[in-house]
Amino acid sequence: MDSTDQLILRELSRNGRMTMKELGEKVHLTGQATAARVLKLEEAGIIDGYTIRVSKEKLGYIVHAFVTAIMHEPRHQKFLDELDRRQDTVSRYFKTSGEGCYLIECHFPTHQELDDFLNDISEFASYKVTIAIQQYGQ
Amino acid sequence: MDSTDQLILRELSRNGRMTMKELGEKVHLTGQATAARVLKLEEAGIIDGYTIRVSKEKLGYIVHAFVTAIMHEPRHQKFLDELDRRQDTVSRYFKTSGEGCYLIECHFPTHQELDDFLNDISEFASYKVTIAIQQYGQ
DNA sequence: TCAATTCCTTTCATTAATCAAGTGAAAACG
DNA sequence: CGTTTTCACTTGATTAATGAAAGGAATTGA
Repeated sequence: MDSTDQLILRELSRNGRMTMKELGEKVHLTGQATAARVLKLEEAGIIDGYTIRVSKEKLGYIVHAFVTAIMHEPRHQKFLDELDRRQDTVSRYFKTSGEGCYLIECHFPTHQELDDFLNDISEFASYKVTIAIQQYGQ
Repeated sequence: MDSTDQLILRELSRNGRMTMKELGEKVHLTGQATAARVLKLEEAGIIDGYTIRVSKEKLGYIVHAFVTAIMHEPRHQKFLDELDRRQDTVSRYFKTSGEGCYLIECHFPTHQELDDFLNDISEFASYKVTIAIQQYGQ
């Protein structure tokens, strides 16, 4: 991990579909040398994969919420199954220490759907909801 | 946005560097037809860009924290500047309604660095810290 | 019924990725 | 100190993907 590798990570973060030739020009290497470095970063697990940023807003999911769940019971599996079943709304979730047991990042088309979600999980957990009004970074 | 477009989004989320030919095979179209659909999704802003997943852990940032900031004063600019200055640790932050004013997702090499960060922001805000122990999804 | 439009395929030229050598500099070792 | 190994890179040849153009089928609307 030298400064060239850091630059590669920064450029690929900005455009992960850049050609190796183009990326090579940015870091002053040939496409072949650049591809070799990228392969190493992949093999080291530093580059964990390539994705797209999907605009949830453009897809009509305009409610962006973070739900902190505080579990009622020690058995969490049915709760986690519910989260996995809702892949359309639940984009990521974390087991946490601190306030709650889980922090769930989710997107909904309307507040009604958020309400439905909260009703569903209230079987397993109490919750606190934080609504994201504006996102910065990334 | 038909089912083919949805499949395209799913496949590109899994591998954003897939060739159009390969993606076309997944969605039963030629590479050219697939590329045309992808271009439309880009122009509609649904595909907001291409990125890499960078493993913060592999880079030595093993502490993953969500910091809820409750501002002392109405002027937030100096606080936001501080967050922007810390691009190495602050990956995203949100203006929120709910518990706090801002929710900050950040990564640190050690708890010491987290402590330094908290000391820095305590000038502007009180805070609550939630540590992510395990991530699911994405 | 007849354009106009959309969405796709096919074909071909262009461009990029990949593979195989080959070079040079630094590191490892007798 | 000299030799060899290793590493990161470049160059050149081959293979694959992309982009542009042309054309065909299905859909829409006057």
